[in-house]
Amino acid sequence: MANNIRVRFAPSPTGPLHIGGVRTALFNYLFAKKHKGTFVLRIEDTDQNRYVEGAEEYIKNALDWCNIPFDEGPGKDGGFGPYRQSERKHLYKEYADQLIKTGFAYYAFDTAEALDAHRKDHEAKGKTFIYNWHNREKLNNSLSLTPKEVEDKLNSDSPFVIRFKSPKDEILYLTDEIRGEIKIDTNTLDDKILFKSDGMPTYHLANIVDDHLMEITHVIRGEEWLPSLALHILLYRALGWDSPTFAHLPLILKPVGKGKLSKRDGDKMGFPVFPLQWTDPKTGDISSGYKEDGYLPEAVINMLAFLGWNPGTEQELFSLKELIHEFDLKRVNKAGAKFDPEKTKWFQQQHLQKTDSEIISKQFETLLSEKKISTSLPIQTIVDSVKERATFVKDLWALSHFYFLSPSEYDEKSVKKAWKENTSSLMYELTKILLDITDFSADTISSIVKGWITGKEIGFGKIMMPLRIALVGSLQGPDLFEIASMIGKEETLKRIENAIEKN
RNA sequence: GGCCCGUUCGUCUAUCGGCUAGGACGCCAGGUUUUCAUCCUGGUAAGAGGGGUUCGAUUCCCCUACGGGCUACCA
Repeated sequence: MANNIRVRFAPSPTGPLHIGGVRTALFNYLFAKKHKGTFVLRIEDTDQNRYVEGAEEYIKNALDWCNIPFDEGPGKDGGFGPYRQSERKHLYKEYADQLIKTGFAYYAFDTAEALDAHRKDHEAKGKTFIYNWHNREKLNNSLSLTPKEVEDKLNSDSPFVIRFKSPKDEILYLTDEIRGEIKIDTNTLDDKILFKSDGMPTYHLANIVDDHLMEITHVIRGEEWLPSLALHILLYRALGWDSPTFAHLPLILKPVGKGKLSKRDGDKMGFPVFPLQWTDPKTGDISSGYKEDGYLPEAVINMLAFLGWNPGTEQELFSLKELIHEFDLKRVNKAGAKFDPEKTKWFQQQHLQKTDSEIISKQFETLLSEKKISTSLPIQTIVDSVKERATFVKDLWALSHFYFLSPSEYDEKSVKKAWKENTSSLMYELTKILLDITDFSADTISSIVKGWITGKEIGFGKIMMPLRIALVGSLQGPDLFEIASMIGKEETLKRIENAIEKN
């Protein structure tokens, strides 16, 4: 592929970026990096009514957290700025005017109410109202009015919009990188509004103008834009520009039921749909984020990459670097994919296991200090002993608390199962054995205690299980002798005595 | 309603006409761990339906059904 590949992610700052948006950003990023190209972030804020405070910041932070930063964008000019459409406002009118001049667009003065009435009227007759050559001559626009009338309207304060004049009787053959050829009859196309009465362009115009001016070579976006493709191609043609290559990504669907994944699904089923936590500036509602829930960005990225794409091999665990290397638009699926929170957890678990335990230890230390636990024990050794059982760093506490704290209570079921009539006296005997051990290493304790049990000719469970209860509080955890050695002789004996007392 | 896109195990998916339809998640069973989890091994389970084309269709074409998206002076 040629060099100078330029792609863009163009979200609207109307709220937090949801994982579908992150996936679109990711695929753009992967494609750009694969081809040594440029990943542009453009903020599409042409609708001032929907602007949400903090949304743009959120988008940038989310991309940063995911490790898919943009090369060009707001605050990072690469010579194609500004990157907020609100700051590019002055650019668009010129092109709208050009389209009017060349006859590809026209002024329209219809009120929303009038159009609504027409739609209702058509519907009542079982017909579909389309604002194109079928109807435009009968409507209130510069094609039906006399030049004088148009002039007067434009000079007065009455609001107007600019509409694209979609062609009659033409079959368009569009190409999508993922879907192949798409055939569209222009007679089904609407004369879309390009320029709004508030002086701002609509998405359609701004998008084409900016993609052209920013020299975007590949437009990779969600499938919800597929119906607009014909209009966009027509706009490029009318403006006399080459159009970029298009690729429409399949949608991410609800885990159960029908439709697109939404914030509500996450709330209902208890999983985040946003990369970062988000507090709604108006309502104060908090939506959970993958980061705050303890997910690693590597895991989230890996999971998202596999929603609609696969490498064609049986490898499923990928680093970002590997994803860049393997990514190919040709291997993106056509069909929408249901989101699976369970598999997301699996990705997280796998990536946590791959993470260096030094890094995990650091995070765990932070968690310990939050819990006001101070200890002289070697954290990394402890992390290594329980890491393989964890999915999240926060799981580490539940898996290792007994290293730091003596059991405050004993799991009832475990006690019932393992603490029998003569257990207390056996435990008492054990303390005497342990007391005599000078080298309190796991190996030594193990061989001495095992030897003692063998000599007594009783089952190992008779000793090991209650000992575990004494040291841990329940019947779980890593090797018992390792635990005993780690907490030391004094603490071990204390815990056994405690257990004898309480059971 | 109209237009567009799609359809392989419950879910994510592999298969570029030859298939005993492969992998992963989940679930189930067994093993390891004298505990629990991890881990290992095995099992469960799929080509929406109907027509073509072909020696042969999951794979190509058509129809139907179903799913999804769009249908705003929102993106």
